[in-house]
Amino acid sequence: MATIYEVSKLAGVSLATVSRVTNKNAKVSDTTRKKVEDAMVTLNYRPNSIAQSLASNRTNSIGIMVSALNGPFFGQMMAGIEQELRAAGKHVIITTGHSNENDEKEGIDFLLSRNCDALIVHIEALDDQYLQELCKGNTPIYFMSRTIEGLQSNCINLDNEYGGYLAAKAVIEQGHKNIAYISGPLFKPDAKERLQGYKRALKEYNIPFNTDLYFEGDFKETGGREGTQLFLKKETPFSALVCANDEMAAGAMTYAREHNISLPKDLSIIGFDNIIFSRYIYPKLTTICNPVFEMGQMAAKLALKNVYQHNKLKIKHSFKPSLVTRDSIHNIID
Amino acid sequence: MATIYEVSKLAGVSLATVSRVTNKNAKVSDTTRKKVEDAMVTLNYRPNSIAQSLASNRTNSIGIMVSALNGPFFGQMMAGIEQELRAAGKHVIITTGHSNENDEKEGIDFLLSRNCDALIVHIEALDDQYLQELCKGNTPIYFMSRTIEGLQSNCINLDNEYGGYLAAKAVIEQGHKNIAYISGPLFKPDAKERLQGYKRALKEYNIPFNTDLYFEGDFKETGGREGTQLFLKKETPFSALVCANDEMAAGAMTYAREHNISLPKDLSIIGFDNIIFSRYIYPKLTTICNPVFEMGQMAAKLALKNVYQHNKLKIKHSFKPSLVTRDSIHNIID
DNA sequence: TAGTGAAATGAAAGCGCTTTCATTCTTGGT
DNA sequence: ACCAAGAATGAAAGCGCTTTCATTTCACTA
Repeated sequence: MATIYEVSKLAGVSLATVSRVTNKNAKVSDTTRKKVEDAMVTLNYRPNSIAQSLASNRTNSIGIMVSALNGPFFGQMMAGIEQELRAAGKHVIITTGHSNENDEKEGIDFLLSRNCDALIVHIEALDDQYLQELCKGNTPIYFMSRTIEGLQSNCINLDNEYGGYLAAKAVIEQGHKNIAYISGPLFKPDAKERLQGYKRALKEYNIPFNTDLYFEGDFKETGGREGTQLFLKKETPFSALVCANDEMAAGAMTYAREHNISLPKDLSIIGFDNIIFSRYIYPKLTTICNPVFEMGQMAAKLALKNVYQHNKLKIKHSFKPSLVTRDSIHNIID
Repeated sequence: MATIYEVSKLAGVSLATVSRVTNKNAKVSDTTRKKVEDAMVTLNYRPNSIAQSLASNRTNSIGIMVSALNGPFFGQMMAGIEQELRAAGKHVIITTGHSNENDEKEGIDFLLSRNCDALIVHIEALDDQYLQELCKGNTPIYFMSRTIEGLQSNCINLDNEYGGYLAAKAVIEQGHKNIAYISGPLFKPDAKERLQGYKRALKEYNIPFNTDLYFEGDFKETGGREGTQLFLKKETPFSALVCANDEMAAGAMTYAREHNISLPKDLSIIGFDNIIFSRYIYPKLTTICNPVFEMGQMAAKLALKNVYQHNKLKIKHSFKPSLVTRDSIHNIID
């Protein structure tokens, strides 16, 4: 691999000049620029980015942490982030946090140890205090789907409360009054907020919140199955089920169908997130759109703006969910 | 951030000694090791990995390229790769190739420009010749789901032909004779091989391959829909549909159901890949298991073994698919 | 044609580490 | 108590680049 030194020798100029032409950040006369570029071509020169990083104290890479790499939700998020960063020539380094404190801590350390210029993370287990402490370090950290006291400008999030509200409203307005709810793990802010919104809608329509029809699931298929099983065992009747995400809704549907409940006639189900697969499920799942791809893009833009001075970028910190009506809610008004 | 120099001063030893204790690759007496470790702790020293990379000519990072980050298939693959590499302390840099030549080329260049120690890629568009050329470079490149002439030892792949064979056999053995097939894009080796296996099974059972019941899809939901639509328009009757992946199977199911075809009674469908969602689909999809997570792990191991001398690792280059029986195939042997 | 300020270029000091090679310390055998 | 051989340590030269600051060149003006 040719080095900058060889280029400078061949072009008959100094290292500094070669560096100037590769970085386009200082004036170089047209004639010398030409000489240098020619030398680069004949030597097939590629700057060594590691050396550049060391000298300039900038790695042009951004670390990403998500809970898991499989799973449709994070896939969309990463896709949004990657698309934007790649277009800006920034490398993306990934790590997983597995929704637990220890892995999240280690994952962040791991990214930091690689001298990322910034981090974009989806943290589920670590608490605000730890994150606030973390942000006192030199590497800027941006948070997906989270609001942290005092760090709002580093956060990109969905209005989950409103989403929960929308979901509840969607079933209520189809005439449902006996509604079950399967939540995500309440230590996750997303889950907590969705539940709050759900409760707000109930209150607004004067429907009591029935703890018999509440279950805290795991945001996975299993949670949907378990919750449905539990509800079915109890005698409390219910005609609708609000699930805090689509995967649990899918699990609930599968379980219900296995127990001869006809969908959506006997049980209306609504999900949350609008993951790709929600429209393949039968009946096609009515759900709340979580624009996670766009949020990923936005987080990337936030980083680009703050870290690399892409000043023209407009940042939006909060996204609104919306209802996606499909076939899984049955209208029971008279 | 403390540097190695400060540590060496505080510990009263030379830079070289500090380096030795961080790298554990040369003898250091217990007493000096202790001194150095203490100094590291009091200074909260973390080696600068960029400087390490420059000096040692090793970045401890591996570049990954997949076609897309969303999508269940690649999610599993990345998860397998990441898990293994992370455990070995290697960073994972990701890029997408979008199944087209240009993006794939640029993606690889992008990874190479970051001085990755190795690449693990899932290439769909670039041809063997280009890849052979690429492998003459200094960075080892490993290929997922692909066999390249002369580079077999760099490839980890699934026996797709056998998978296609299995899929066909699964429907044939339930009594189906009129079978439709929706393929993936034939420029993708996976798609081509699956089709070959399918044809082999037909021949084995003396069932003619009917081009009226063949469609080349896009490996996405759309392809499944379009293929089904096409078949339904023609008069050729068929009782079973083999899809070259699960997403197309899901699309086919959705379309069929929209047109009042009762599943699986009127139409048996089998998919391929066994993506997470295949069991949520209704009827639960019978499919061919593609152990892509394990293959991802294996690709990572291959890299670890060859690049970082993890010599104990056992490498398996070819994986066998297997049938996952669920509910989407109807037995019509009276 | 000399003088001026701005533009272009070069010299050299790092960036924080690894690694080779030379030097100094330890041992243990006698 | 002495020496050789091996173990532990240190000095210093890079790794390939950026960037500051000094110097040279240039285009004008007077």
